Amino acid sequence: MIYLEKQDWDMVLLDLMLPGMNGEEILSKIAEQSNTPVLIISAKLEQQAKIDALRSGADDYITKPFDIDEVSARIDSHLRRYRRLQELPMKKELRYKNIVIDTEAKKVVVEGKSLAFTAREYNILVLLMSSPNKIFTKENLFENVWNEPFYGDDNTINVHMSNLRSKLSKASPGVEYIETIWGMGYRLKS
Amino acid sequence: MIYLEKQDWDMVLLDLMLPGMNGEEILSKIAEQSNTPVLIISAKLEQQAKIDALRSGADDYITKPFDIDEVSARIDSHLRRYRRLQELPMKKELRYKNIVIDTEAKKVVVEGKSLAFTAREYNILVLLMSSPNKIFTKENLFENVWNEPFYGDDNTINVHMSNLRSKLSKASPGVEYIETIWGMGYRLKS
DNA sequence: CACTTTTTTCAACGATCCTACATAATAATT
DNA sequence: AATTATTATGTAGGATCGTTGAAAAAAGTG
Repeated sequence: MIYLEKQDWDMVLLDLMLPGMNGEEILSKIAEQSNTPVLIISAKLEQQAKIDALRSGADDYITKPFDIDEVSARIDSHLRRYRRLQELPMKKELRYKNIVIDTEAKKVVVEGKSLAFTAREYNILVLLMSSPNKIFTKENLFENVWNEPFYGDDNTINVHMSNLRSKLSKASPGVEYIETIWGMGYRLKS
Repeated sequence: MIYLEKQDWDMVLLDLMLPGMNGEEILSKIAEQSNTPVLIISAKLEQQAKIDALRSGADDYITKPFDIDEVSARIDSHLRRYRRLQELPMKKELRYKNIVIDTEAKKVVVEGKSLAFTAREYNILVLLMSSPNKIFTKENLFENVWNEPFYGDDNTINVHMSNLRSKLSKASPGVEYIETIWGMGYRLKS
């Protein structure tokens, strides 16, 4: 345990049959205190030992006698998984013309300028930009943005579209973003 | 593959011996295109098949006949690892404006002064500071801090936000830390 | 069990946003 | 050109959401 605490390890290979130590205790300490993946190597063949170890924090359990290539492949597999998740806390970004939306930050930038939209407006814009070629009917829009069934037309959507256009064209005059397809719906102008 | 692409799965259990499909191809497609953990279940006992699968993206390889408890424990182990890494790719020290959090000691220092927060307040603050640009919806907050599903709004979160702000501004008057994004959520003020 | 601390609930108020309505504009139809 | 159908826009309640203080409930402590 002294060694384990001294630095951050990428992975721990733990032999449960080490003399003079309780492997199970070590395992649960590591599992509690760190994120380090732990692979157990053990001569214990009993299923229950395996299951207990996996349940108390082990990432894998390999029984002796083991195939060195398999162990190596398993180590690499865990490292791969570990690194991949560490590194990619994805950012999703939508782009269309000079509009950029960072969907994590829910931030809309038009021509370099950050624009403020209401929640409804924002959701409509995201929906349109998620399928730039699709024509969204009012029903589509309503059911996606409002999450409610659509009972025919009031002109709520029209108003939101109007406001969206107005804000967008204030930020970037002369550019048309949203196209009206008469009798059908709306889509981004291509 | 049709089913796989339709939504984000927490995990895929893949039987390599499915009739009419090439399991190896499916595996590498998943591995390339997503972060989903893949556990292989297979009747192939040859070491080389195991090693190949692990090397081409599988997270585990379980051979038939298998012990259902072991499989279950392995599934949980991988899910645990996956979730844990998803949630805390955390630095030991979080900084934002004049706030410094030592996440090991769970100590918050604002403008040199050590501040006392309750557990809830602390967790909320850490979450916000872990992604300073992200807007956290109430659902986000609830599911991360409470670890419970979110059934619509009571105003518990509002109250905690209010208390957080109040404590912070007592320690450092005039600075605004937490921004309300109307109809969307909260985030740190940039 | 009594006491403290923390969390949640409640209520009142203010800020912001949504949508119904009226009216205008535009496109399709005759 | 006139008529009808559809969409656009300005405006004003009313609805929703957020804030805050206080009180109730729950959790933690000795």
